[in-house]
Parts: sequence; C-alpha cells; structure tokens
Amino acid sequence: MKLDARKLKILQAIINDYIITAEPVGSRTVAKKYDLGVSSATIRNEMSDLEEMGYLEQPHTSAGRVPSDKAYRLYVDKLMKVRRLNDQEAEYIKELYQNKIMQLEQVIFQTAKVLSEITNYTSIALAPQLSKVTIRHIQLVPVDMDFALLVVVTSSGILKDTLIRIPEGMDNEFLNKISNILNDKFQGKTFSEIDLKDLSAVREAFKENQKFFNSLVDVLTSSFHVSQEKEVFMGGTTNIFKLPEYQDILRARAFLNLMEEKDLLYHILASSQNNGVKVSIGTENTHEELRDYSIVTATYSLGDRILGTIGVIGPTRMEYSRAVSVMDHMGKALSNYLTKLYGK
Amino acid sequence: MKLDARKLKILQAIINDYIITAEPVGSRTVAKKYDLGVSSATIRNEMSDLEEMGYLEQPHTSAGRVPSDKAYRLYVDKLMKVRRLNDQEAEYIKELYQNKIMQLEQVIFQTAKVLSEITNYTSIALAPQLSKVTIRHIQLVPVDMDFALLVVVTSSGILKDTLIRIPEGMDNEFLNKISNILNDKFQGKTFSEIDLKDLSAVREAFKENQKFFNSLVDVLTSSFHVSQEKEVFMGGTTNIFKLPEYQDILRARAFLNLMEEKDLLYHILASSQNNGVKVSIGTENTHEELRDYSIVTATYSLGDRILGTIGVIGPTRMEYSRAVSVMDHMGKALSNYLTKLYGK
DNA sequence: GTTAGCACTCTCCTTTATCGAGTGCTAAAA
DNA sequence: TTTTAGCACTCGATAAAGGAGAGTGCTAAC
Repeated sequence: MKLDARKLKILQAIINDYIITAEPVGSRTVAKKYDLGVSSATIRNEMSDLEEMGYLEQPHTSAGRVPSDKAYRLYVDKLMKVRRLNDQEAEYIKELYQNKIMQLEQVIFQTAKVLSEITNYTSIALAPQLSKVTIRHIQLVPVDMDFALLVVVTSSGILKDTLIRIPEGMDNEFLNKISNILNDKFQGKTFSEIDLKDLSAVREAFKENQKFFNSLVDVLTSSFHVSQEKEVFMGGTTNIFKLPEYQDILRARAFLNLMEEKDLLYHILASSQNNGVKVSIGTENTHEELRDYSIVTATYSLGDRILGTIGVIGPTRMEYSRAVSVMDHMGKALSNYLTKLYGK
Repeated sequence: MKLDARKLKILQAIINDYIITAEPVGSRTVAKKYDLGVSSATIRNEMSDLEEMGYLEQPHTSAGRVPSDKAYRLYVDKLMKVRRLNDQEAEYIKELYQNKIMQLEQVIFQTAKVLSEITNYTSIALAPQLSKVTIRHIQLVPVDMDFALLVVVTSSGILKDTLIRIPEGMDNEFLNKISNILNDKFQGKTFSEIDLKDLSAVREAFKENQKFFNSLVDVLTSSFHVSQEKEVFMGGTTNIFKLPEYQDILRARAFLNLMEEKDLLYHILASSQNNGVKVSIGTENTHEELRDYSIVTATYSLGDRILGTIGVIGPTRMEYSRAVSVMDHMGKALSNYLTKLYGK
C-alpha cells in the first residue's frame, strides 16, 4: 500500500487535530473541519488503511483514531511546517540574555524557566559537565584569617569555587605556594583525571598540614566532581496540569515521579550530544519509563565545544513545530550568550 | 461547659485517629479502638458537646467528626507527647552534616531534602537573607586575562561571588586598588545600604574604566541583592501524593500551584523569626491561601544571630508530634553545623 | 449519668438504562 | 474502479435508580 498524497493530507489533518484537542479524531471530524473534498466514508476507508500501515491507532472500536509514534515521526521529519517564533517570544528570550551577569548555573536555571514558560511544557536542562572540561587555573585566595576560597577556572570559562577552612597561622605565601603546586599538577587535566595516586608528591609539600591537604583534595574530587556533575535543572513541572491527559491523578503522579528521577533525566540529556535539535518520540526513547513521552532537546555550546543540553518533555501529542523552533532558537541564543560572555 | 478529663481523652482519641486515617471519626470507632470504659452513646453525647465547644466539626450529618483548627491548637499546646527521633532518623541527620564541605546554599538545599524525606511532607527552607548581613570583606581576584572574581565575605561567614569581565590591560595592582576602595566604602554595610549616590567618589577612581565600574556596581546591587534574596528551597513537593486527601486532582494541583508561589513562601518563612519551633495551623495562617494547611517552622542561626528559617508544610491533619520534633532537631543541627563551619 | 434501641440521614458504590460518536460493511452511484 | 449513502453494531461516557452502611440524635429504660 502506498502513502499517497491524500493519505498524507488525511494523516496530517488527524495529527493536527489530535495535537490540539487530545481527543481521538473521527472520520466525520476530518471531513468537516479539513476541506479535502471527499466524504467521511472515503476518509474512513483511508483511515483504515493508515491504521493497517501503522500510522494510526484506535483506543477502542467505537472511538476515533489517534496518531501512532510512527505518525509523529513522519510528521516531524516531513509534514510539519517549522514555525518561527513570534515577536513576543523572541523578545522574551532576548531579554533573558541581555545585560545580565549571572553565574553559569543561574543562566542554565533561568533558561530552563523561560523555556517552560514559552513552551508550556516541562523543561529540563543540563549544566555543563565538568568531566569534559579541563582545569585552566587553580587559585587559593585568602579571604579571612580562617578561610580561603578555592577557585578553579576551567577551559570553558566555567568557574567553580568553594570556601575552605585553612589551618591557623597559614600565611599568604604558603597559600600561593600551594596554588602553584596545584597548578603544576592539574593544569590541563579534567576533574575526573585527578588521581589520588598522583598526589603523594604534592602531599609532601604540605608538611605538617596534612589535614588541610586532605580537605583540599576532598573538595577537588568530591565537591567539584560528583554532586555538581549530575545537576539537572527543571522548569514548569506543574505545566502538565494544563494538559487534559494529565487530569488523571495517576498519570500526573507518574509524570512528577519521573521528574524526580534526576539520574534518569541526566542520562537522557547527556546522551544527546549531536549538535542541534533532536526529537525523541514515545517508544523511540531507549528508557522504558519514557515511552509515553516525547522529548525535544538542543545542545548548547561555548565556541565550538558542546557544553550541555536543554530540552522540553511532554506527551507524544506535542506541539512539535512549536517545540522544535523554540529549542532551536534557545539553544543558539544560549550558546551565543555564553560565547560572548566566557569565550576568549 | 467544661473541658473535663473525659472530653479531653475523647478529643485526643479523635485527633489521633483522624491524623492516622484521614477519615471522619465516629463514636463507635472511639469506643472500640480507644478503651475509655464507656459506651458509644456516651461518647456520642460528649462529641456533641465538643462540637458545640468548637473542637469538632461534621462534614455532613451522617458522617463522623473531624478535629477543628482549635482542636489541633489544643493538641499541639497541651495534648501531644513530643516524640523523640528514632535512631535511624537521628543518624540520617547526623550524616548529612558530617565531613562535608558545601556551599552554604547547598547546605540549605540538602537540609530541605532530608527534611522532606524524614517527615514525608513538603519542606521549604529560606537561605540566609543577605539584607541582614553586613559586608566584611570585598576582594577582586584575577583569574585570567579577561576575568576577575568578585568575592564578598559577609559578617555571617556567608560568601558570595561572581565572575566579572575586566577591561583589557587592567593589571593586578589596579584590581587591588579597587578592592581597597570598595572595602573602605562598604565594609560594615549591608547590601541594601549600598547607595548609588554614595558612589560618585568611587566612580572617579576608575578613571577611564567607567564601563567596568558600571558592571561592578551592577553585580553588587542586583546580582547579590534581588535574585538571591528570595530564594526558597524546597524538597519533596510530590510527597503530598502519598496523602489520601490529595488524591483529588484539584487539591493536588492547588497545592503544587501554591508551592510555585515563591514570594508567598518567602514571606511565610521570613515572618517567623522567633527563635525555635513555631506551628501555624490552618486558619491561624495570615495568608488566605494557606488556610487549609499547617506549617511547622524552625529557625537556624549562626552563633546567636538568626539566619533563616526551615519548615514543613502539610494538611492540618499533620503528624505534629513528629513534625515538631524533627524541626526542632533539624534547626539545632543545622545551626550547629553552620556555627562550627563558618563561626569564628 | 449511662446505655440500648431505633428511626432517620446522607454519602458511596453498584447496577441499569440511555445516548451518541464512530466504525465497518454493503450496495448503489459516479 | 472509486466514491458515497445508508445502516447495523460497538462501546465508552453519563445519568438515574437502588441499595448498603456508617453515623447521628433522640427516647426511654437502667
């Protein structure tokens, strides 16, 4: 059976309608609302064909039909017209990145927030992954008699710092000396390459301050490494309540529980590392838990290095044209902003 | 009418039962489950009295009775036995604050998380309020040819920093000079006291680097001031789904929407500044939106200065004894931790 | 003052009936 | 051969009706 022009038109009509209404679409609806010049009976026959071909599904015998994941895939790849952002949306995004000096994590957080506001879906965003980034500069800065700030600047301009207690009577000179040692040892390495075995030489330089040495290493390996790494930012988690299919408490709950699975979300975002926008529809997702959802992601970068991923998640009945255009725009805007601010 | 010993016993039984089951409690239930040595008819009479006195309410004629806010207040003040934490809970809290060097905000975030895990309610926590805190030390630290780190240490040991772009060719000496000027001008002041009018003298010192001056001031006033100020951390937002009264989608939604009102939550937390644990029950809350919820808060401090507030929010049918003991314990543990780490 | 007994109320759950949207099939029309 | 009108049939959704059960308040006896 061939997917001729009329079948395509009908399919498109059904997808459009279902995306808007969330109700199974019947042949009469298509005949009336979309002017195809044929009767509902003809459309009925075509729909039957489309179902046989795997593009449509029937929730039950006496209901209309619903697009399958395969149909959405076709829609995304071939049928949909990519929508441009309207002025208001573009303006909103522009404003976000204008004139503001933010900590990198704040930027990502705000991006997620705006993303969810514009799309009305739930947004997820991955902060830059430290494991991919090398250490450019380490500096211990005294702030106080008791505390110093351990500052690490990375190759991508990302900065990480932690307050750290210093032993009594330790002077600036010693701090500088340590900074130099750390730089010698770690410059150009990634955080994950900081190897405990490597450190015996460094340890000696600390002489009687072994405790200080330990806490320094602790901070460098654990604090910078694990906890920050899997940070997933989210926005608009409760947006799903606006959608009719989540008026069911069990579904809503399932979704919200999913959103608490930070590890899972992290893997989803981390796995899409191809430059640009990517759409994963329902069963296309490798993760079992996601087979009822679609995810649209985009990467963001600093210069030509991909730093992380942002995305929106929603029902497979997603406004793909809208989502794709917003993600595309946003990914680029964020990259621009970062490059302008942190690039050299 | 007097609230005699038997009435109290009956009231206590009803409250206990309702807290556990979330079902209106009938006279027969009280007679059977709680051994009071009288028949259900007697209890029925007493319950009628208790309703007249305002301690009980009836959802409808043929239902059992439900404690009123007044009853909960009595319960919290007089009736409940304050429960001690069990070993597992105490251990969990202890572990949280052990051996970890965290950014202050991370500490608060983790505290909120643990709080929600232990209580099974939604937790909210207020980060230390910068407006209350004075500036101890400002330092511009060069990290790079293009960037410096603006570090501000506050009187409470809290540290704030932001990466800031520096003009080309600006050397360390000049940065130090600026740091000194900023210190001269702002040491001992709060962030809200940073007055733009004051700055004309400082501005001159920057000579041709007016743009740099502007961004510095921008960061000091806006970035440190507004955005961080109202930061409310939350944990376990979806815990309410475990409670039977939130199986109703409208209620669940109302609650989640409430949790998105960061400003409101901020005010609630900021308003409870009396040292120690505070319980607000239903209509006792000044905010209209909260009249169906109860909130248990505790303050945390550094030394003897109150820094912020943590709390849990749930239905008025809350396990107060549990919540109060956890909040009490947690507030103190957090204060201890902070004092040990940042106090001098 | 306490309690057994009982009529009465009201929600909740189940059953039954009805409605209507939508389908698939057939046979006639184009 | 394709399209269409007509029609019987299916099945979910909604409403109405009918208990069942929990709980109350009142009365009268203990």
